[in-house]
Amino acid sequence: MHKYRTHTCGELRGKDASVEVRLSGWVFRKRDHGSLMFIDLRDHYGVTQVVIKPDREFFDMCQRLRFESVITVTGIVTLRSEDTINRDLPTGEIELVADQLVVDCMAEQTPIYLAGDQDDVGPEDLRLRYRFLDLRRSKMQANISLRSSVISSLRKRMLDLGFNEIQTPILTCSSPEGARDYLVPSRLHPGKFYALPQAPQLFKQLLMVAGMDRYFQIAPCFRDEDARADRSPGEFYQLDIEMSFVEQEDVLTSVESVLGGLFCEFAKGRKVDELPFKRIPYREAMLKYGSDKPDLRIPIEICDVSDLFKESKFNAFRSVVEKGGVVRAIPVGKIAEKPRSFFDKMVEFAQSVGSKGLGYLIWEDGQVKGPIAKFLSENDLKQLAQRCNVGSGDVVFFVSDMANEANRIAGEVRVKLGQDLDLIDKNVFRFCWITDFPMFEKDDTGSVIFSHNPFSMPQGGMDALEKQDPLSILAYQYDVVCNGVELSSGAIRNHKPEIMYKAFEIAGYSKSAVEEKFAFMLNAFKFGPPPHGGIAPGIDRIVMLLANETNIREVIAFPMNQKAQDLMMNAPSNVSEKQLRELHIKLDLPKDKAEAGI
RNA sequence: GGGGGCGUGGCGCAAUUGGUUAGCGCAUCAGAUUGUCGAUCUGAGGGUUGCGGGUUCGAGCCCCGUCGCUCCCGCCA
Repeated sequence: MHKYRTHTCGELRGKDASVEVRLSGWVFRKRDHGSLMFIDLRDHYGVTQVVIKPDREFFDMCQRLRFESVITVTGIVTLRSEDTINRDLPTGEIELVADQLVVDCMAEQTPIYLAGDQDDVGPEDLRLRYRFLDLRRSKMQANISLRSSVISSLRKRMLDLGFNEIQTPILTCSSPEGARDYLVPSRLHPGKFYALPQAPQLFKQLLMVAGMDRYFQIAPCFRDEDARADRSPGEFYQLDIEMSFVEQEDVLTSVESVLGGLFCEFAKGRKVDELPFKRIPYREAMLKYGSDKPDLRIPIEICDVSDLFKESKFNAFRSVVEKGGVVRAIPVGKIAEKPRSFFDKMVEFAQSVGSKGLGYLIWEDGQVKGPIAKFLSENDLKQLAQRCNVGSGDVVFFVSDMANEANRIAGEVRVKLGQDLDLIDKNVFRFCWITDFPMFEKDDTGSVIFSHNPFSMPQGGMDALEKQDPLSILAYQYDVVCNGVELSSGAIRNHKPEIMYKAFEIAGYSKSAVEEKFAFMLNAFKFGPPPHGGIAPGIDRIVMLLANETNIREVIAFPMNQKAQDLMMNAPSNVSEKQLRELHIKLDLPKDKAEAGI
């Protein structure tokens, strides 16, 4: 017999009864009855109950066995009597009656408690410091396994579509635009630095120039930017994709088939939107949902009612409209009977996210009530009801501000209503594409800048850049969104140098500045680049959605904390004087950061 | 860089809002217990309330500073 297990802790069933087996695993739980003891033995695959009878010489020793110790038990698989079957356990029909028991490794008391409720976890820094223990929890085992399966499925789906998986460099050069780079000093070239790629963007475009036609990679990306609950600091993985000779619709169709198929595969009973996913132009999304990553599970659509207030007696809104602002209406069905406190709370919420106020009207018993009702004529109310498609029992909330602010606030109120009224179906994955992002926008000082990706192809090409108002030009740029989570951004790339120069000129860059900054790209584009485009869905976020987690660290085996520290490995850390000398690096830290102990 | 929240035995929490010796559950240790399944019962040990200062007769609680964690804004082409 093998020294360790012959079976896993999750596989024995009634049909295995009276077979001699050997199981290895961790002491998960222990129930000591003095002259009879039960040990729940756990491994990656499950839990099996081990019975220790009083006549065994290792009985006393088992009483001293600590949780999370590793043991190997040999014995006969035994059917449990009808009244002792555990229906909650896949192996609950049987138990292993121990004949031999070897303690492979006794564990000390663990700093985090694993035998309790799986949702009752300790503080996150402690979990991260002892991640190897935290990962033993069944939920984490499931999440990390799910991640493995998702990556494997994505890889298969991409290969089936004829994409080539190609590795691109990890040590590359610093890129002038975008996020902060992580720099790596070069020993052979003192004073020079590599940078870790923020994304393989340039390489994948160069692969298209190289004629590789369809590329993908499960690509690590490195950005020295601050974290969020759904954004891991430092590093993350994306399904990096680029395709040649495509129009926008070709990319959308390919990617939605991969994502749609993937989500169906791992949906576990949840519904997934059918293909094709809804396409929503950016401007429409900002109006209807107040966001470029709308959660379409919330059945509320914002509408514009600025014109109806332009003539009204409600000065607060009318004056905003006269100054060029807007009024947005947020209609919600069948909540007229909510108590006053509900409406007060919504007003308070709107103010907390920066609104001056939140108006509302309640259609009830043939009347229209609410704080702003008295300012509106019979005709105003009739038109509002028609525009918002509301009737008796319904409520409409109003936000008024300059367009961008009003959109944002209305969007936040929409989401808050969805949450508080429990309108979000947790058992559905609702996708959409946001398309037609604006190419340019104005910054705070009024200058025209790129609003998203400077390397996207402007819709209308050179003609649009030369003749249109820059702010009206759209880009072939798209995001895919699921349940309010932005999974990915992509674009048809600008592969024509002359259009690049022109686009950068509009954003305030001289020709020489563009040449200096993007020489490598312009150089490659001199030699016949194919038209191409791509996208890069975030793997961590996909797994997060499928695992029904709201924190991205729950689907990463060894994540860093919000301050980009690895609490377990203690990274980043000081390095030795010798290492620095070899690299010709001298530290010059500000006083408050200058700790001794290199 | 800015804002909010949190910090009390190994872990999770409490302390009637400034008042006796800082409690409870889990874990740990000892004892009891032959069908449990997050076993149960009895008992014991374990605390500089993150750190420093201040106010007060008296501070876990109030004030100032500082450190740590977390969420958000900025940032993430």
